[in-house]
Amino acid sequence: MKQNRLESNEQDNQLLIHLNQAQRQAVQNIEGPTLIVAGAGSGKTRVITFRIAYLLLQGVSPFSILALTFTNKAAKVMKDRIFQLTNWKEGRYLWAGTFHSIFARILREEWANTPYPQNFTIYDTSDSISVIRAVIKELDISNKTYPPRQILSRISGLKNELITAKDYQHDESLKEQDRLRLQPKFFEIYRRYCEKCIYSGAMDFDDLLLQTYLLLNNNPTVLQKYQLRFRHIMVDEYQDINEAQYKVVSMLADKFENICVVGDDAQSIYAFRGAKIKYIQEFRKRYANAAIYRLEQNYRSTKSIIGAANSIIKNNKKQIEKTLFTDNEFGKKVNLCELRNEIVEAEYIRDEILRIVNGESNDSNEITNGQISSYSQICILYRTNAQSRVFEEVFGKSRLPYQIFGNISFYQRSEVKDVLAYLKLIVNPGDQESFKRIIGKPTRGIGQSTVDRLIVFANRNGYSLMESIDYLSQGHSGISGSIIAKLKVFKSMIDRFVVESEKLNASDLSQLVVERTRIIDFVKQRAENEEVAFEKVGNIKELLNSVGDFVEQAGNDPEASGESLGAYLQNVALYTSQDEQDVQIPRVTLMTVHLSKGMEFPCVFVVGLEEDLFPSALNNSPEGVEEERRLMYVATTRAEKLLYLTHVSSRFRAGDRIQSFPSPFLDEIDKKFIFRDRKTSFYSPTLGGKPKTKSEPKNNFYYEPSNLSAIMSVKDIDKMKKVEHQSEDKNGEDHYPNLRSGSKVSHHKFGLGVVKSVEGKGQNKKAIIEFEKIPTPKKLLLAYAKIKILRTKS
DNA sequence: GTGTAATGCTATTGG
DNA sequence: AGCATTACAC
Repeated sequence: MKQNRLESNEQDNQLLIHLNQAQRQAVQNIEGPTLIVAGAGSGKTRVITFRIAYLLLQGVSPFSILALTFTNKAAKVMKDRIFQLTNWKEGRYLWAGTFHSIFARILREEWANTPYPQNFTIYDTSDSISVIRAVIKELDISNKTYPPRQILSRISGLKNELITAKDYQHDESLKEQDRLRLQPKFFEIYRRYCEKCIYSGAMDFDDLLLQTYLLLNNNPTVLQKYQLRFRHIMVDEYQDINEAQYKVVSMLADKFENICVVGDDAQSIYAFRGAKIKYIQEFRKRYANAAIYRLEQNYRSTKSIIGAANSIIKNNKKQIEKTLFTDNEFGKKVNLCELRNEIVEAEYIRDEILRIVNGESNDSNEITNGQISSYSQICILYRTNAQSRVFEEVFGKSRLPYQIFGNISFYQRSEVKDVLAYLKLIVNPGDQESFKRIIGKPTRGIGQSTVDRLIVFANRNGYSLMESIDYLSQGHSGISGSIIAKLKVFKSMIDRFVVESEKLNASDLSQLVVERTRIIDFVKQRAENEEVAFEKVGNIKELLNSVGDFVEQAGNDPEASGESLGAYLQNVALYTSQDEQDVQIPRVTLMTVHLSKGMEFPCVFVVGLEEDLFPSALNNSPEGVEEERRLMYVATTRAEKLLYLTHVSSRFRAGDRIQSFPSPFLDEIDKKFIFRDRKTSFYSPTLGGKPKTKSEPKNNFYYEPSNLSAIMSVKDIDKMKKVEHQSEDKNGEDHYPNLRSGSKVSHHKFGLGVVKSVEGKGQNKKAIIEFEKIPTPKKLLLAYAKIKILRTKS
């Protein structure tokens, strides 16, 4: 032990030698509440990482450390680094991750004390919207007075403020607000939304926070368990936490008060998610004895970049006193460029990137240096995701390697979601959204109206959709016997999977599901061409690989929450595009400013710096503008050596080409840090991007005959299959044999009518019927039409 | 009942 | 401009 201690001292020194004084003090202050106010690029991540390593070297058990980070990726990088620093394999046991994933883990472990099953489903935004739509339909109110997205964002805001539906019910002033807002039914929607989620055993993203709060608040023993376990708590990006997160962390830390939070008020950019800067002040109030450290020296950027960033942020009124400085060289001035439109903007940036990477000089601001030589050192930042499109097109044509963060994540692809929905339903048969998603994939003769009836039946009897199927009998639900049989076939397939899930691991089970459901054939058949089909099938196989990887990893990690499918699905629901990044090939990175938080790149382009775009026109309240300014501050401080700020004079937005004006933030930058490249306003690309003329041959391979035939053949096969299908099961059946011209009929939708004529045979037998309520006669396919014959002939 | 075509709607930022 | 829901044909 003594030996160990000596060794440890040596390691301590090794560790501390890499830190400046303020950093070192912050790292060594391991007891009691600690607030680290850390400016951009001041070595914040390093301090957190080293502090944990230091804790471990002081003999603190990794089991007793909780680190809450902004992304799971950041947590993983941190863990790897800690492992390097301490050489302690046990480092793997510390809990590090995002609020959402750590809380999901706690809820999974403590499910018995929650209203949810262990394998609760995590609903993403589109699932939540779908639930809200269902509620609105159920209440028979208009989705115009109650726009689902807006409703969801209000619900989300309430949950983040820890206001449950029950709390809401007793709050007359909130309800009064609803009436003034002309949304008197809002509470009812909120209540039913929560109810439906609970019936489905599903939590939305905000529930992960709210339910964790409720769990700990309602169960003192559970709270105590985690208080005793997490003797040391660290929170990164503290400026971006919301009420729910603040409360949970505070509760957990109440026992030992060994809580260290790190943040920078100037980088608070998530107000729309309920984040408030005030929690930094709350922390100081809650812990009057908190040690406070300021990290104000920036190690990341040149003086010109820091100067520009400081001159922007100083225009914000609400700020904690702090000055960011750097001892780095002055460096190149910040390049400010105006381009004609968004296409030229992308082309200009493409050319500039090529020049930088090839080390060619640019006579205007003498941008040459061998320091930036790889695409991976370059990043393009924009305010909205929609801006990435033009870059994709231009870079794609020029074969400039790039990767986009925050695009549709792999797990959001429809075919992947389909397979995931099967798995979710197996793990949690209560999950209505998953049921609705896959009941028709592949088609099994169960349509919308059947699902609607099933939902009504289930709601009336308090069953889940899956349970309802067992209790269905003809006559009660309005579902016909033949369809009930189909439902039962579906259910018994899922039931078999459930049984098999006890024997098989997640990976084998997933494979079985994909095989037995024939989902691949279905996806192929649905795809518009062979290429798409190939890609989609590839994605499904990739998904299977990912389950396989998870099972393998879980097997190696004794602390993992099991290798179960349920754990996998919860994991995947919280995946972000950052977790998917691929560093194998050097590529230019494109992302929103929000996603860039915490990252750094030698060369950064901040694009679309125009009025109403950046700052966003939708965030124009005084506080909103301050947040946009902080966003601008975050964007500029990502750059180490080179920073470009671009804006265009004309941009295509929301279907219109509009004239654009420079962002007001650009005027705020001290001119001594700026090089305005006047030439760029008449910039024409030097390569590749010639203006498209009609005479030029299109490089569009979709027009190639070989591809055309491929498309045709797929469709032909489709048609053939359909014909086959029809002929084998429906041929020979005679629909409404007694129906003839003159018959009186009634239709469930069109009402009373008289048959004018009957034509065709079997599947194609049609009747032309004149309905009383409808001006033009209807031609109905008798195989599908639901009519009652009132009298065969008058 | 299902698939497709046309229409209608909405439109930051993200876990 | 894109996407989702709806309307209609099969």
